[in-house]
Amino acid sequence: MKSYTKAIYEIIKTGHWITDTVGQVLKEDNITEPQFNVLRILKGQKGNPITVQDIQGRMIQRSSNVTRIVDKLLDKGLVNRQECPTNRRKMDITITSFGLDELEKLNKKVLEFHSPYINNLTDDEAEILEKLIKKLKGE
Amino acid sequence: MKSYTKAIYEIIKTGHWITDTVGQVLKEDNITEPQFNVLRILKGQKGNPITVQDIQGRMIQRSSNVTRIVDKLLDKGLVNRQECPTNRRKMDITITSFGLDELEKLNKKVLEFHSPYINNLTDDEAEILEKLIKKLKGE
DNA sequence: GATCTTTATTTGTTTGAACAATTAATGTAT
DNA sequence: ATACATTAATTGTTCAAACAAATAAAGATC
Repeated sequence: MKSYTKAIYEIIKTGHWITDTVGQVLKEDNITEPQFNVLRILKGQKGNPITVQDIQGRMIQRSSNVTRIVDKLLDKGLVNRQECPTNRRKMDITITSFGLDELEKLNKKVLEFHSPYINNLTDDEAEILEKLIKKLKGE
Repeated sequence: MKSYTKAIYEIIKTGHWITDTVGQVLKEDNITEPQFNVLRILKGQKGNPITVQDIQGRMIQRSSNVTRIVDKLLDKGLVNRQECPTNRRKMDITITSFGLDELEKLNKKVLEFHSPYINNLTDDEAEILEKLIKKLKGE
């Protein structure tokens, strides 16, 4: 029970620390963490459009304002938004080539942040870590 | 590298999930997560007053607005705030007995949230988990 | 002891998050 | 086909977070 609490605390604290720090890095380029995540989701689509709803479902943080996040990305020319041809309620979002370039740059910076830590754990240890967290959640 | 990324992702996602869910539970009693954490810090003082600055230092999330959080807790009668006798710049914050009662209730609710998960890991596993995260951070 | 710096907290302001309500298109049932 | 319900996205509003600036006390220096 005590060890459970300590583990939980460590997870929360570390999670916050990573997102906060990465957030700082991204802010230098005037990008928020949610915006960054949307860009990554869009890149993962490999050109296929994705709706606002589906973006929502894939976000780590269940931030409800995907529309406004996309608004911001549109302002910066990082994404396109157009009506879905088969269902006029939906919006098809895609990343622009400029968006891909920017994401590339951002990814490099984020990777730089991670680089001092990447080898702190062996692959085996990292896998055990992942599995233990999943087990904790009952997955 | 791939396993590192997966581990990191799991940490972030799980951390968010816990704080979000606990946040929901607390909201039923009109308490935010930062307010709850301040209450816990105050309880941990066992009656000794603590300054705004020291509260700040012990918070998981480095929310800068401790003053305003304490304002809210004051409104609810959960804490006291008075000038530090030895240094008039500082403010001594203490938890009221009503605050302790409320915290007790909240802790029970939070514990209820955790109870399904507490035994998913053995003590040994939880300790390994904690150690691996610390090792990941280079601690 | 007057001035300058540092420390501790508070306050102002801007931005994002949360939640509810709205709009508009689609699906369904009679 | 019309009426009603559901789905998808947007918009409005409120509240908290972030950051900077301000206030005010204490400490340091000369």
